[in-house]
Amino acid sequence: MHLPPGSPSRIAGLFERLARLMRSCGHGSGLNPAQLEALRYLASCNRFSNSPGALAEYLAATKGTVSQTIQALERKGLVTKAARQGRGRSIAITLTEAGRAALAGDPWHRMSDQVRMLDEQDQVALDATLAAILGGLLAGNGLKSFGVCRTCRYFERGGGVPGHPDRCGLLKLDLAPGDADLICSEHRAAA
Amino acid sequence: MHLPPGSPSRIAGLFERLARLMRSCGHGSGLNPAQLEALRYLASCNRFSNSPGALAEYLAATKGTVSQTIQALERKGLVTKAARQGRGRSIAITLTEAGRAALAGDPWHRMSDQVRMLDEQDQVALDATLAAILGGLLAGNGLKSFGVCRTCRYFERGGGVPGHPDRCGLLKLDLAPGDADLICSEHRAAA
DNA sequence: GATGTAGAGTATCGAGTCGATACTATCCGT
DNA sequence: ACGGATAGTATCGACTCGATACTCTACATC
Repeated sequence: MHLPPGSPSRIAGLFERLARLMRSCGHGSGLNPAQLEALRYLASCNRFSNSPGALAEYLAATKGTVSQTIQALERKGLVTKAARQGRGRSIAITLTEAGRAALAGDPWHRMSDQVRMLDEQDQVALDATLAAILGGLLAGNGLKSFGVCRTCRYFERGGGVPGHPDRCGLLKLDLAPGDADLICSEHRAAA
Repeated sequence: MHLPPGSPSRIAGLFERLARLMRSCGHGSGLNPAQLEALRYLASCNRFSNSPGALAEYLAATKGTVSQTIQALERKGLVTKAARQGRGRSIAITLTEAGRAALAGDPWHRMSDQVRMLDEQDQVALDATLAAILGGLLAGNGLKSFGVCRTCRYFERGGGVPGHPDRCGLLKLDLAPGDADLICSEHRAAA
């Protein structure tokens, strides 16, 4: 098994090792990787996407699995559930203060720190390359992109002044300031 | 939570999603991600590194966890264990034919395929960048590098002809052809 | 030779993941 | 009002995973 530098299988190997390492960091602090991943998503998604179903799709897991993970987080007092009135059985999950505090000690910060030590142009290149790979895999598996509103084909830019807010053309709803940079489960990449 | 392109936290997010996706691919085919990871390691490590202890270090897991994973693989007939004579309780784990066959359908091939679709220079850049990040994380956590023999400080290049094989300066042992491109648990990056 | 003692591996336990399946509740179109 | 689609839950079994306590071997020191 030869692995010359730059070969796809060598890169996949690096990737695997990195993923394994980050995953093993996830243990400790009372939380496990799956719970941290759920917490991270909930901290960065918009108010239309904080449902068990959306989380299940994001994590590429089943609804049942996610349901249990949420129950574990609820037991620990890190999230709360509330009915989303007028939307069937839909539920909105929100982080508690304790939940946000738990994310402050997120081991993924160490990953960000490593990225920060790269050259600026390497960071941009890495971003583009990872996005391309992820996009290809998502498309190949028929999964949603889960990008931020601002990059969505339904995003309608307002004037940024009161009376002309940004707007979601799919849900026909005005967006609050900051919403445009949150993850949305209905995201479709702009054409 | 703003995530401008190229920002470290955005890149960490991409990374997380990619890792999660590959992990969820791991299910199916009767094997789960942990078992696949063990199988991959065993397929690409040298004959001094196929022990439960080395695997535990590679996976950044405990010996107990790895012991169970190996038992599961043994039950499925994908690996066999054999005592390593003269080495205490040390054990050598080897893949069976069925084990190698199981790796043929490895979902990580889809990852390699995506990498293969990138520009050649992007592949080389990605390799270097990931290696830098991984190296930083490993060093920061006091973990071993698990590189291939050829890049080790103890590697002594032979003439490539019979009578002058490559050699490991740490174990004081001659290397068989091909050994130099296998992962070694004693690897130390060349200075 | 006896006696640590360090290293390698295993047994067992409890919390939790995870997919699969079957179930309930709510809405929407006809 | 009925049927279907959608959203979430309950339960089960296989497995991961860390923690802890244990066994077995080798090796150094007395």
